[in-house]
Order: sequence, then structure tokens, then C-alpha cells
Amino acid sequence: MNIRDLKYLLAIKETGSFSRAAKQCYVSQPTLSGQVKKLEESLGVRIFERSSKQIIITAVGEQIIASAMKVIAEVERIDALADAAIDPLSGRFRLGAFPTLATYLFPGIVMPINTCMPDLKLILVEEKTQSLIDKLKSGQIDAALLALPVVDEQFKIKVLFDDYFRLAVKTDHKLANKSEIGQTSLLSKDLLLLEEGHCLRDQALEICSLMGANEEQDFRATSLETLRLMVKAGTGITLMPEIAMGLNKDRDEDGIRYIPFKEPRPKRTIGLVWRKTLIKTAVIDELIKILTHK
Amino acid sequence: MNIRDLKYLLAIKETGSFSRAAKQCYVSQPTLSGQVKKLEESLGVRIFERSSKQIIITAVGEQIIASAMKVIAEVERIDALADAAIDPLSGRFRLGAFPTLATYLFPGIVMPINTCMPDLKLILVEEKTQSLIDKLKSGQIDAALLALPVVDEQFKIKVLFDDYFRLAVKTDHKLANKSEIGQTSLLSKDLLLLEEGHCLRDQALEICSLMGANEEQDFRATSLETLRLMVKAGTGITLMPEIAMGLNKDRDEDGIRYIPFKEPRPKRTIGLVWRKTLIKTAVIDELIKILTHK
DNA sequence: GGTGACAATAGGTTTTATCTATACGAAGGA
DNA sequence: TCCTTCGTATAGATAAAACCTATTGTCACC
Repeated sequence: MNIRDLKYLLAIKETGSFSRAAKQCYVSQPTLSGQVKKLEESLGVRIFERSSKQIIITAVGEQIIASAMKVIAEVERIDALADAAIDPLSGRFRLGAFPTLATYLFPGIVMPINTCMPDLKLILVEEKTQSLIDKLKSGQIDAALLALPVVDEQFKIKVLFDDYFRLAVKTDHKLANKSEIGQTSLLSKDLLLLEEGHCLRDQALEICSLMGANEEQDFRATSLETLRLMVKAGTGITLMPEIAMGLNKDRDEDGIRYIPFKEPRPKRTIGLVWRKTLIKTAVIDELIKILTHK
Repeated sequence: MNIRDLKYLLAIKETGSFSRAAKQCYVSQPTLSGQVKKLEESLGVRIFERSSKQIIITAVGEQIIASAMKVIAEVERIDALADAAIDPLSGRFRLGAFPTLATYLFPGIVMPINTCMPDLKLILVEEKTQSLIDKLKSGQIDAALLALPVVDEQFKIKVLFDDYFRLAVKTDHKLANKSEIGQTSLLSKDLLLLEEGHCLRDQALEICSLMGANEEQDFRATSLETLRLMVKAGTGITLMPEIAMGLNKDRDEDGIRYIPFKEPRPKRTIGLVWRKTLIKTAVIDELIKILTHK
């Protein structure tokens, strides 16, 4: 048996045809046909039912192909291990973050990452939390910045920092002159929220315990910047994480006042999450250094 | 990369030498050396530090070899899948059972198994429960008859039958004329038990709640038959599962009376346990049929 | 300095994978 | 029914690779 042969099997399953599989593997159709036939003979079972019409995979075939996929994946892992050993801080690295964090965090970390790991081809992915978790699991991204808690057997997690919430109100809002705010003050109808799927929306709802009261609102913003503009326009108030406030946390900006909460200050805890089986853990270590030194 | 090359790696790790590995793989030493060298070159990393004294595996080497083992295991699985597809009821099958069950159950199932699966090379393994579980996990046996509950993610389990306990006493024992017995009657010092590690010992202790009282006993039998002989000799009484009583459950035998317990009658539940990843599940199905029709 | 153990190298042979060209078989259209 | 098309199988030649034996190189030990 040969690794190449197993790749042929996967290609046939994928393309549904010997000729197309051959093309995909950059070999001639007779070569691929011959190798598959030899494999079938050596195993003593038929993997494909051939006809000029279509290729049907036998029951054993499906099982064999499932195992073949695992073999190929592990072989690729060997390649990746070798690559990482040559230079653990080089190659492609895909880092994800959810939108209400990514917008404000990513700009500040590109430079330091580039300085610290010049050979790393960094790919930044901005998606909602669930999508990031899915992509982490399927290996489409290598690590993600997520709001904790994230509970999953196959992940490793490093707590990075707390991001406290403030209440963003227009400077002439009735709450604007308060120096601190209690959570009960949020029981108002003019609280603006993001659309479904944003973790910040869920956190805000949890903080405000407004589940029922808010269902009737028919406006759902798609970004925090939209919310900010609406606060500025006097449409309502919103929760704003400090990371989204810009540099001057204690001064008003753009006619908006960011009022801190009374203790216990509501917050979101940001952590770095990656698969236990990830190979380039050296990159993770560097990322943690950069993200905790902020 | 080639599956054969990965086997070379494992052989070198195993034998600690290129020449011995070559011998183990039935190739010449230069062949193996050459292939390993080529593999190292294609991966761009050194897997072994060579010297005339000893072979040292590099850090990447260890990782690569760990992956190589997974690849080989999965490749062997492909072979096994094919074999099972040709004839699912043929080949070697290793069935385990713990001693106090095996002695009485095994003799009765060899014939039916042989009749029903004539091409199956059945290997019967009699070991204590913990050893059977270890061997199941490591693939040294294919299935085991165990006293439930057995809780493990990687196992599948089929409940087979209940095996009720009776109290075995000498016919002239003071309890011998009772037709039924309560569990409190067991608070006696002459209860004989098996040595540590037998699940029957633990079950007996649990039933009697005699943990403390029994620690001082310095006699621990190694088999149920020894216990039976001692009961017959008048040394004491013991718990005996019905399966060990022979065919005549309601008559005395050998000067021993087997007294049933009052409800709820204490029992052990016997189940068939196998790895979820086992390939020859057709054999499992047949075994279940045979073992539940008893 | 000689010896033994072990890995690396050299050169030739065998095996295997691959190619192009062609045959075969089924389905669809004239 | 015949012809074309699409797809797989077969044949024969070529290129690549894995393998062998013989030999060299290297290090430790006596």
C-alpha cells in the first residue's frame, strides 16, 4: 500500500470519476486506474463499482476511504511538524477574532507581530464567535480571540485580559452627568443592541437582564460603530467595551460620554483559544506575550 | 513520503539501530539508511542523530515518529477492514472473561461458537477484570465478558444476563435448613472470600457491607473451586454465583447447600464489552445471540 | 595502531510507477 | 441500427525508485 494510492481514492470519491481524479492528481487516467486496481487486488476487496455512467463506492470502500482520510491527515501533520521544526515562527498563521473585538484589537497587533515574527504570514479573520469555533475545530483557522468562557475538550485556552463595559450616552442625555452607573439604570427602552449572533449582544442582555423587554425592539445594528453613531445622534444609549473607546478613556469624545459602572463592573474576559493538536505553539507563545503586554 | 519509510522509522526507534531495524524490516542496512536519509531530506529535518555508539532521536523525530505510529495503525486498520469485508466471521477473535465467570461459561460456548462461525479462530483469555479492560483498550483482546457497570467512552456494551448469588453452606451448617436467606445473616466471621483483584470479591464485600470486619481475615482463595472445597470441608460459608453451581440448581451437590437470597436477590450483571472502533462487529452480533440464548 | 561495530557511499539490478496509444463498453442521437 | 461520445481498462515502452552487494568511512575500545 502507498500513501499516493490513498490520495487517489480520496480524489475519486471527491470527483466521482477516475478521469477527473487523475487530472486532480496530475497523473494519467490509466496510471490512476491501474494503481487503484492493484490496491483493490492487494486488499482483496472492491472499493468502487465502475460503470461508464457513474462510480459507486462500496460499503467497504467507504470505510477504507474514511481511514485513508485519517492517514492522509496524519501524513500532512508530519509535514507540518517538520516545517514547524525548521522555523517555528514562519509560515501561514490564521488568527480569528469576533467583530466587536477584532475591529479595535487587530490594528494594534499587526505591527508588533510583524516585528516579532517577520517570517510569519499572518491572516486575520473577523467572524462571529460560533463561526470562529467551527473554523478552529475544522482547522480553517489556527487560533482565535474569544470571550470566555469557552469550554471544549479539544481546545487549549489562555486568559489574556478583561475588557470592561461602559455605558455610552450622548453628552446631553439625562444620565450623562452621572460619574458612575448602577446596572438597574439600564432598564430603559432606548438601549441599542447588535444583531443576533454577536457575543456582545448576549453579554449586554445578560448584564441588563432585559431578555423580555428587548424582544420588541426591531432595530439590530450590525456593528459597534453604527451603534456609536446612533448614540451620537441621540437615538439611544448602548454598552461599549473599553477597547472600543479609543485612547482617551476618561474624556468625552465625539459628543459621547462613556460612563463606568459601579462595582462589580461588568466585563468580558478575552482569551486566546487554539486546538490542543496545533503544531505551531511557538507562535501562540509569542501572541500571548504581545496580547498581554498591551 | 512512503508508508514503508514510516515503518523504517518505527523499527529504528524500536531497535535503536539502523542495522537491527533493517533486519527487522527484511531489507539491507544500506537500503534502510538510504530511505531514511531521503525522507529526512524531503522533510528538511534530521530525525535521528547517528553515531557508531547509539542512535538518538531528535525532538522533531519523536513527534514525527508519534505521527508515523498513527499512520501505520490506520493503515493496518484498512487491511483489517478489507479482511473483515471478505468474510466477517473469519480470522482470529480474542474473547476475554474474568476467572469466576470464565471457568463456568467458556466450556459451554466453545461448541456453539464453532458451529456458528466455523472459520473463526477463537482465543479465550481468562484474566481479572482490570487486566481485561487494559487489554481491551490496547487491542490485545477484541471483546470481554465483564460484570457491569463498566463505564468507558471508548467501549460499547451489551447487557447479556443476570447471574444471581446464593449462599453456599455445608449441609450440616446452622444456616443449612433455611429456604431463603437475608443479607444480614452474612455478618458472620466464617465468610470465605477470594483474593484481591477478583470482582466477585468486591461484589461479595459490597453485598455484605463487611468491609471492616473482613480485613483481618488472612486467607484469600485464588479460585472459586478452592472456596467450594473449603465450604465442603466445613471451613466456612461463601457466596456462589448460580453459574458456578452446575446444572442442578435446586438440589444439593457435594454436600453443599446453595441457599437463595430474599428479594432483592443480590446478583452480578454480565455484559459483553468491546471497543467502539472494533471492526469485526459481525462476530459480536453472533456472540450476543449465543450468550443470550443460554 | 589494530580491531570490531555500525552507518554511509558506490554501482549495478530489479521492481514499480508512469506515460502514450489503443481497445472496450455503455448511453444517447441520427 | 449505426455512429459518436464519454469513461474505464489494457498493452507496451520508458522513467523512476527501491533494492542488493561490495566497499569505504568513522568512532570507540583494546
